[in-house]
Formats: sequence, C-alpha cells, structure tokens
Amino acid sequence: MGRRTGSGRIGIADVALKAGVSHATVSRVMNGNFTVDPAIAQRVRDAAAELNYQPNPVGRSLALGKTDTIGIVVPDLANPTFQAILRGLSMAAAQDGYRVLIADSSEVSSEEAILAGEARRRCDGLVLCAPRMGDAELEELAPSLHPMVLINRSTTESRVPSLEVDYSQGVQELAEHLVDLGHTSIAFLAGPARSASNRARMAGLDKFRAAHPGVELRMLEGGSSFETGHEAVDEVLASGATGVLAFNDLVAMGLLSGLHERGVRVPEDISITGFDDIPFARYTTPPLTTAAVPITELGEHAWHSLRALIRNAEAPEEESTFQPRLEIRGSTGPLAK
Amino acid sequence: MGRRTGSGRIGIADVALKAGVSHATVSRVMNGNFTVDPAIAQRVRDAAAELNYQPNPVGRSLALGKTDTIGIVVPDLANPTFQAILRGLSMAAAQDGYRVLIADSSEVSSEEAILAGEARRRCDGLVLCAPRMGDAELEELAPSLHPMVLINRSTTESRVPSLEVDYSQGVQELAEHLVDLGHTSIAFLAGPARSASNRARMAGLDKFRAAHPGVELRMLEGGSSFETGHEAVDEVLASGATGVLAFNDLVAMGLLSGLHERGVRVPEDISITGFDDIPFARYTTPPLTTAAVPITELGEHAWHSLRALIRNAEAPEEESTFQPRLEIRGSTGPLAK
DNA sequence: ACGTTTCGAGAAAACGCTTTCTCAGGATTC
DNA sequence: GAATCCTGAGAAAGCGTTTTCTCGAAACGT
Repeated sequence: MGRRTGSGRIGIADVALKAGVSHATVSRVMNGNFTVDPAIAQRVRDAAAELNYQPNPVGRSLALGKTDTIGIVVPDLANPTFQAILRGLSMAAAQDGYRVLIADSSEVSSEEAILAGEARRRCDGLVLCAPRMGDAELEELAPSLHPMVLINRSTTESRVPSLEVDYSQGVQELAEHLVDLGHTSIAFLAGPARSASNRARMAGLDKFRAAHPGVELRMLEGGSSFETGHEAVDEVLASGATGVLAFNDLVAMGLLSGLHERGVRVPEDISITGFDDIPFARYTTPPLTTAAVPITELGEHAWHSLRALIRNAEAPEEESTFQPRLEIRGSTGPLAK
Repeated sequence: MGRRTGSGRIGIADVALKAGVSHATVSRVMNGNFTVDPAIAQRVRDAAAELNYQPNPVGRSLALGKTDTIGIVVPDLANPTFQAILRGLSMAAAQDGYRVLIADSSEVSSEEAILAGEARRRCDGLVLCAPRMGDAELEELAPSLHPMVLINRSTTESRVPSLEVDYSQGVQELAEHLVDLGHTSIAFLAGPARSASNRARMAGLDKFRAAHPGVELRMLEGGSSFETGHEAVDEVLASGATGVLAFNDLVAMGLLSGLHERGVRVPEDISITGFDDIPFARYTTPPLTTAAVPITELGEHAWHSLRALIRNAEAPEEESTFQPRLEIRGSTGPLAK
C-alpha cells in the first residue's frame, strides 16, 4: 500500500543504513548469528545502540510464526481463585520469556468460544480455565484451540492436558473432619449450578453419604460469592445443621460475617468450612478451616504443560489431579454443650 | 525464506482460491468494503465460512500498524488493588474490542523499564501502574512509551495522563475521624518506602499534625501485606496508641487478626483503620473502617484516557484525582472506659 | 599458479494481511 | 458511434522482520 514510508519508529532499515550494511546483516547480528565479521557486528551493534533500535515484535512474530505470548481465559477475574491461577501462570511464563494475554468471559458461557478463539489466534497457546460451556461445545472446540491446557475440566481430545483439583476428595475430607468433631447434622451450601467443580463436590458428598448413613446431610442452594454466604445465614440456621460446608472460602467468609452479626458463635454454636484456602482464609475470625488447593502452583503447572506442548508439537498426554490438603483452623470444633 | 509454503492454518489465499477471486477481494469482503459485487461477496463469505477462515491477527497487525491490544505493568499481581485495576481496565477495554497483556514486575523496580518497553512495543498503548522506579527514570522513559497513562504517579511529560488517588486527603480524613472519636494518641503503620502512595500519606499526616498539635502521632515501620500487620502487633501495642492508621486494608486485617489473638478488643481497646476498601474489608470482624478508593473504576478510567490517546494522537492532557470516601464501619469507635 | 572450498554479506523471498495502483469492460454522455 | 466516466476486481507494493539463495572474494590444497 505505502501509506507513508518511514513511520515514526526506527526500524531495521535505519540501523542498516547507519551501519552501512544490509537489513539481513543487522538481523543476523541482532539474533546472535555468528557468521558475521566481528568488526561489522560491532559496527551494527553500535548503530543499533545509538539509534536505540528495538526490533518490532509484530514483524518478528510474522516471520517467525510465533508470538511468545500465551492466552488465558477465565470466567471471572474478580474471583481470587482465578486471580491466583493467573498469577502463577504469568510468573512461570515470564520466567521463560512469555507474556500472557487475558480474557474474562464474565461468566457468559457463550462468549467463551469466541474469546478463546481470538486469544488463541493471537498467541502460541491457550489456558482455558474452568470453562462454563457445555461438554459438547468443549469437545468440538478443543482441536481448533491446540495447543491448549484445560483447568478444572477435561476432554476426550487426547492432545489436551487437563489439570484438575480433586474437589470430590477434598469435600469428603472436610465432611469427615466435621464428623470426627461429633457433628451429625451437616449442610452443604452449594455453588453455581453450571460449575463443574460444584458437581464434583456433589459427587464427593454422595460418596460421603453412602459411607455415613447416620449423618444427616442437607443441600442448600448457593453461589460462589461473599454475598451468597452472607444471605444464606437464615437458611443455614433454619436447617438446624451444626456443621456447614461452604462452597468455597468466599461463601464461608460471608457466612461467618453474617453469623457474627446474629451473635451466633463459631465454632461453639456452629462449625464452618471453606474451600480453596485463599490468602484471606487464615485471617478471618476465627481462622477458616478449609481445603487448601495449591492454586498458584496450579497456574505454574499449567504453564509447564503448555510449554511442553508448544516445544514438542507432540507432548505426552497428561492428566494431573491436585489433591487438596485439609487445613484445620479455628472455624471448626466440637459443639459446645 | 520459504520454509514450507501452506502452513497448517488456512489463510486468505485458500479462501481466494476456493472462491475463485484474488486475495484483495477476500480482504475487501472480510473488512466490509462495499465496492465488491454482492454475488461475489457472498461467494467469498461462503468460502470463508466453509473453510472456517479467520484472518491471522499478526498479519493484520503488521499491515494495519495496530494490535488492538494494550499492556499493563503492575508491581505485584498478588495485591488486590492491582488486581482490581487490572479487572476494571480489562473489562472496559474489552468493551471496545481491545485485549490486555499483563506484566508483573514483582516489585523489582529495575525490571519495570524493560517490561514496559517490551509490552509497549507489542501493544497500542500502555498503563503503567504505580511504578516503583525513580522519578528521573520515569521522566526519561515516559516519551518512549507514549501513548501511556500513569496510575498513582505523575510526570512532567505533558502527553501522559495521570490518574491519582488522593491518599493525602484520605489519610487525613481517617485521622480526623479518630480524633472525632476522642483519640489523642495515634500511630501510622507505614507502607513500603519506595511506594509513592506511602509518601503521599506521609505528606497528608504532616498536614494533619500541623492542624492538630494536641494529638500525638507516631510513625511505625511497616509494609503492605497481611504479614506486616500481623507482625506489627507488639510494636503497635508498645506504642500506646489507641488509634492505628494502617497503610492499607491488608495490613489492617493482619493487625486485626493479631490483636484478636492477643485478646485485645477492637474497637473497645484500640481502633483500627485501613485504606482502599478492598472487597474483604466489610467482612472482617469487626468490619473495617477504611477510605474507599473506587479502584475498579480507576482501571476503567485508565482505559478511557488511553483510548482517547490512541484515537486522537493529540488528546488533551489530563490529571485526574480520585477522592477516597470515608467508610466508617465497626473497627473504629470511642475508647471504652 | 590454478581449481576448489569456505566464508561472509547482500538480494530477494517469505510470513499473512491491507490498500493503493492499474486497467478492463460496461454505462454514460454528446 | 466515439470519447468519457464509473465500477469493480486483480496485480503488486508495503508493513518489519527472518532466512534462504546467491555470489564475490578470500583461503586452501596440490
């Protein structure tokens, strides 16, 4: 086309001109190619330094066919869990010279496919974080997104590594813990219906129920936020449960706060557990008993899987499951007589 | 060069071939150029749909000279404040079809210049968030980063809008609030020395001190994390202050937690204030009195400024100051006799 | 001293697009 | 009916790199 030649920024041509060599030679020097005369190389480096030349990454990406960037799509950037994954991913990727592009679907599952596709095209790989889309759509989308790694979701597409947290196991351990403390009436304050991790918790509780016929276990509708927990106080109290398994730490904290306002003592009157062990969990009053998920590490791991995929186009299939670790703190205890 | 022609992905050439037209026509159709015969346009669209063609954004970026991406560099992605800014920015930018690339300097100020430069080259604009670098370096860097907007920092470079929170005013209001409650011995648990916002708070407290000669105000060394607050308990108690202005909500929460462990009652024995009004602040026990900063909105505003800069290469200089709003909750009160 | 390798650097193609330039063919005008 | 104006689409240039091709010159061996 030829809008205006000699755009504002200085390019490889300017350096070449100044050093009295060709584009090609400048490129070779900038990329540490040693088939260039040391004296000339130095002249090029001087010219580059003097002009403060920095190669244009877009041109580079086009020529090289890679962007040194990966994308992550999350359902909600306000959620501490996704923030932590993003952080782990970003730190780990930065270590290897990769940047990360974020996309937030705002829990709108119909946006996910579009965002994921766009991000993927701009990047060398993708991390799809707890997608809310249906299984069928995920199956269909997966091949076109490769290389990609899934978090808290899986697919039959064999090239897609899947990193999952064993919510089923975690919630069972929390429930067991309550039983050990003598609780026989337990309530589960559930998460969003679309959430796969909520379904996993449900499945875990089914197992628990089968193993403990004597324990009464009620399911309560809920959500994933503070507000959910805060608003659920009445329902929880009405249920008569003495132990409550909140969907996650946020919900547990909202509940804690609501109970405190009502003058209900924790854990004397009622025990509360969370899930995730977000940084704040240990600083609530009382500190929250929860199932610790190594979230940041999960983000790190996601990068390592993705890196493998990007490097060897054929990386080994992988299915990692992260086991939550029971973190017993002050929000659970035996019922005070 | 000619590595292998016909890379895996399908490109504009494939569509052109299938539709029996030239590259140019496909491009025109894809970009909604109406100088194309409707019948041919339809043929192209059909071919594109059938091949599931999506233009390669890198090629597009190179030709168009824009990436539809902006960068943000933050000192620490673990900090809720920066997370909120990122979120506000990301949501607002997405609304206009822009993506965001993140860079975390991990509080290493020497990394900032490099990260900022790299991000800027890959993007159409940059948000530099509370940079830790020195004033001189910031001055020097600013022109090369344009278009850029600064958060919680300013520069003499006129083209750089600067969005600042009036920490000075906020901390004064918090201090006044404590005085109104009858406190005459106050401590400030300071933040990181390199932080410009900490210096702003210090300046505010100098004014406060001048206006209230009768009030005793002590400065305590601190930091910006939970741990800082938690570890400062002894020092705070030793100071004899009955009102504590914590650097931010995180520090305040750590302090709250530490005091609770010691059996010190808040606010009966000591009043605590935070700063920022992070989402968790209202759910502590007692809920935290703090100065609410509209952080997410700040991120949004950053996008709007940056957008203006990107659109008109010559946007009006701008200096926005955000006023914190006093949020009085349960962590402050009169001293119990 | 001459043919053969080796070496180093420039020319040019390629990456995948957008857009200007150009030009054939049909519509319009006198 | 010929000169002129549109219209629409292909050819080609350009975005800023990297890399292959190519080729002159220097180095080598006999």
